[in-house]
Amino acid sequence: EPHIGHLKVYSVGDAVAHFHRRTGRRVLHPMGYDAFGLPAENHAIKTGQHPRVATDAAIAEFQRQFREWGISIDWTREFGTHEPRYYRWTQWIFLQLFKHGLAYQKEAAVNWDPVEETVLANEQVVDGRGERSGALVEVRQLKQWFFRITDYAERLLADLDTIRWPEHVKTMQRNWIGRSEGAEVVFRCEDVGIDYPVFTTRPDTLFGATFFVMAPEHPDVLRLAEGTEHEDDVRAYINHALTTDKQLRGDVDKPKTGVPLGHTVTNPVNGEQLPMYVADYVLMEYGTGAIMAVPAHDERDYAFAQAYDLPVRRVIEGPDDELPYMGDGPLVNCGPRFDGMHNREALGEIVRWLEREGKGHASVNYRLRDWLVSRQRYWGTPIPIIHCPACGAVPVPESDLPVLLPDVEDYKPRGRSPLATAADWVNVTCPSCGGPAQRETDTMDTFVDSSWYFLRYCDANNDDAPWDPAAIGMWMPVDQYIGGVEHAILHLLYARFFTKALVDLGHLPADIREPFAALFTQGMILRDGDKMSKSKGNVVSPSTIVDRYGSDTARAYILFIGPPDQDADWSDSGAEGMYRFLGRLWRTAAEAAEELPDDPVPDIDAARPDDERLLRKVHWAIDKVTSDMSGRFNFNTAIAAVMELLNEITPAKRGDAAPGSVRFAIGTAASLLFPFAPHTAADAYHLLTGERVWEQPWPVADPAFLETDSFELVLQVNGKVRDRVQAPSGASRDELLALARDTPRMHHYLDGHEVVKEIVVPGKLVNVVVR
RNA sequence: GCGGGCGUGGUGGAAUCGGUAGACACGCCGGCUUUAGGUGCCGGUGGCGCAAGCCAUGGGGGUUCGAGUCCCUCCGCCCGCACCA
Repeated sequence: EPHIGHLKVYSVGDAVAHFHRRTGRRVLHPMGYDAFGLPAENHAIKTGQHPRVATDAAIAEFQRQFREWGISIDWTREFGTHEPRYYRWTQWIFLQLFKHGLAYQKEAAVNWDPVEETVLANEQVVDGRGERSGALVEVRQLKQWFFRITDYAERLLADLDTIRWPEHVKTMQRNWIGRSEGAEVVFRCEDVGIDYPVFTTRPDTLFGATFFVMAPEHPDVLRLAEGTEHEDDVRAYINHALTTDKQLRGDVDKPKTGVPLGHTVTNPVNGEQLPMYVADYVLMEYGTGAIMAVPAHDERDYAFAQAYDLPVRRVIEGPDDELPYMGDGPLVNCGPRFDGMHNREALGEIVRWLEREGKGHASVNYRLRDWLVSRQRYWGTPIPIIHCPACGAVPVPESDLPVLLPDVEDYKPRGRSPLATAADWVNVTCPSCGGPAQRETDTMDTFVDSSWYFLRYCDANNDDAPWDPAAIGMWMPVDQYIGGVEHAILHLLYARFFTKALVDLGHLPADIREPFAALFTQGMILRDGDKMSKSKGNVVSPSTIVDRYGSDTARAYILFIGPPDQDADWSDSGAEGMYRFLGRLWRTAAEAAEELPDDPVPDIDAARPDDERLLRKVHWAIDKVTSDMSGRFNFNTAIAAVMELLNEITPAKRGDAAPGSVRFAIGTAASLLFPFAPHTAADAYHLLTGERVWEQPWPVADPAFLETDSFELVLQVNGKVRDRVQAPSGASRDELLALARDTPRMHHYLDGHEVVKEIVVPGKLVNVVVR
């Protein structure tokens, strides 16, 4: 069911869409449903009902409420990602990536729930425990499908500079990609004759390395220990490390543990033999899964050295004797060649020396890992691959797409995908050799579905291709993307990767680099300063609000409550204030339509004072709302401007203004309010003019009414406001000074004092500095 | 620990380029309409002070004729990442 966050995001989006339409742009404002995934699947496991039933019911409810809210969607382009006409092309994209080596299979550590006997998706692991069983999740090695997003790490990082996104989202993506510059350095184990490269950001500390550590998952660890006195210890340590839940193992404050491997490696810079260890503070996923340990200049290595009584050798001088020391300084204990050299300078020198000696090279490492896309789950897009004993992984021919999701009896995963039970579906002939073969039974991560839907919107009903490149060329990139910050990393990174990969493969126009030229992340609606949640019992649903106040009040209030990128507290009395305002606007329009003759609007030269004052306010409001909507999302101040305008239209304020002026003012107020409260505004406008406001161009402010022939001059003495006086707009500096010095109040403050300085800000103020 | 953001009346917020702090709204107070309540309409509302005036944008300091806005420093809150070598 839609929640209040949906109401907010579509209130923002619809305001933007309406505004741009009426300024003459063609606007594509689509709607779709990211329908595969866990909610419908869990419902199916519980009830035995096909997930399609729950999904369709949810979609129907969304559609009902979207129509009730009156958001201006192009419904001809609507789709759900679970429909074969859509996922056919998700599969097609998978095949393109597969063909070019961007989709591949490899053994990987995945989350295993020992109670449910099933693999879990990452999002089902909460605080290291299985979502439903509550059991500590283990790590298992299984063959999985990946997308090679790491190939795009550099471009995903660099192109962030080309898009208009909130800085904090860009920062989160930069941190997630995690680029580190350093060097790969080779440490050789002479006992077994194998070179072990390590990645380090600190090659300047190479001379301080006193031991060498490998991750428990490192494939060579057991082999190295075999036949040594440490074999049993190592085996036990690995078992323990692999069965400890990830959360616990990753705790920074956990004491360092590890066991020796019974071998040494050679430090390439000085030939020293460094003892080898296995320790769980080294991660297999980052770098090479092995590190050189420099306890004098790294906190973790230092803690490990302390725990196991290993030598600590300082190689960078610091202000005191304290270790570990992470700062900069001149090298010591590094031999005559480097001693005394500043460590930042030595860093490059040592890398160049390693390169000459063939013992290492400059290197860049990323935190980003390849995207694991296979899920042992039912409710997702089937992976279009056939496994043949003779030919290996064979792509399903494009002409056979879509690979339809088969019906099964039991939706619960039992260590393998529920699809594996659909024998008729699984067993096929190999498209390559014609021999017996089996379908891939994993489905795709739902983030795959949502990584290209914006492309499909451009050509949603194309049955022959995922899209016509001409349609993509016309609409892409998305001019304005709107969503929650919770998508800052996963979805927004995956979509960028897809777009770049599809351009590279020639399926998208070459000049497209990014999917979303501008991004807006809206803040949450809170209740009493808290997130709304069922457990707190403080949820306000859109349907409750809309039933009570109507959709215009709900939409306009959510936009009026504050800047839309900030979190905001829902207030019933605040919403009532918006309800009163909309009612006042409508009644004012209805009364004017009935009582005031439809006279022409007076010209600026012919306008009487009351007309002029009212018309100036109208054009001020047009100017204010237009600038608040142009490139900015200042809906709150835009709506406030319309409120100010309506306050000027009250009988007491408008005085003797002509009927034509009053009608024009009310009609303009309705026209300006239309993007935020479309039903009320359109009806008010129609009552008054007989026209459809959405067919009217956006109002344009008349400069003649924006310029004023006088202004309020602020008079300051020593920076404090002491008086105000009307001054002619074009007045010179001297004229303004003369005005400033001659008011009774200014005389009071100036007489008898020595004037030190006079500052004049034309059109604004005069500040007289006295002693 | 690293990175990002925020702090203004009783409340949500406004102040777009260093130039009138508090627009607009909620709430509250008073009045009119009403048998009454609600609705509607009108007026008031940062604090202190009889007033002149003074004080006020998390605290302290600085730059400037002038600081909510720029700089330094401290405090508090929120978000993201975190044994990433």
